[in-house]
Amino acid sequence: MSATDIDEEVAGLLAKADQRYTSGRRRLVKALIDGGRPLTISQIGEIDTTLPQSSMYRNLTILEEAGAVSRIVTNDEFARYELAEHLTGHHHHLICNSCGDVADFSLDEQTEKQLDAALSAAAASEGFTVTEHRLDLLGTCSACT
Amino acid sequence: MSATDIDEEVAGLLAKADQRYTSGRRRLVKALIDGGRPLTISQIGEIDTTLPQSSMYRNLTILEEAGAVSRIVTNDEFARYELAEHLTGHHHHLICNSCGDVADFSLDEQTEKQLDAALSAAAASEGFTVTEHRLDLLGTCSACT
DNA sequence: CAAAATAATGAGAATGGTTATCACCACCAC
DNA sequence: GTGGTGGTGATAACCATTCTCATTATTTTG
Repeated sequence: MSATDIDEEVAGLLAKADQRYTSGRRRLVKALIDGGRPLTISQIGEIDTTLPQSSMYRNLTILEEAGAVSRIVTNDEFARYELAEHLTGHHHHLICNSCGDVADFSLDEQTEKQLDAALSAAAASEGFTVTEHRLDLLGTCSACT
Repeated sequence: MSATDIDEEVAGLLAKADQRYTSGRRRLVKALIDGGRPLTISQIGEIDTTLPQSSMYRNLTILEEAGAVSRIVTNDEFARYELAEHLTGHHHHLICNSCGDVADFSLDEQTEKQLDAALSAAAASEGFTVTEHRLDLLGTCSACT
């Protein structure tokens, strides 16, 4: 999905949520596209130095409620934000224990499908209804090796 | 692993870390065993009402550093604590979007093995060294259905 | 068995990421 | 343009967690 497509998609999601797609929100989305991985508030602030912190927090929450962004909590003290999966495709996270940074990766479709089947079965036997799964790998990223 | 075995194991881990296995720490471990799932500070406080909050935080940190407990962050604002995997066995989490509570579940060994292979391969191609994986299912628990 | 040394405790203060507040500004409708 | 509604951003407030420190418990030493 191209940056333009994402922009349009986000515009639609915000419209559906009765929210405007203001210039601040556009810059926020652009920063998330440019980052290409889950970013902390301060990382977003480094990419676009004109965004005030309080507006970042407020607008990320609004974008999340509109379904355009998802909030990710790992182990360190900062939350991270990335574009929602239906804009970027289903993927998982590589979490570096050394620098804390998070990168995306995907499994091939077959593995993903098998996994989904096994998960639904396991969850069903506990009376749990699955809406989503989340898979993270912890270890050391290439930059920290 | 029985409660007594766990207790002994924890005792050994604390000894190795030059820490005492005091009565407060024993009660903390007992509460985690009794809970049988990842617990927030306030849930632990409900199970054992004699534990002061500041001591819970301090001792859970010490138990975590000793490798007896692991700290889990989901989506809500509270961290959760459970016994480390080598005391309870490898498992995953069912996270309820409605009540926030977390339960444990396991995959059969074969699925787990296949998954591990697929994950290592995917991570290696990104230059990432995996030490651990984490798999959570989000949805609705039986109590909230 | 003291008595000194060392570690643990727990109540309260401090920290810091995040959220709420509010005066001001921007944009759309009529 | 004028009124109204929604957005902005600096700042204050919030609250889970961490830190502090005087007190208490435990271990070590003489």
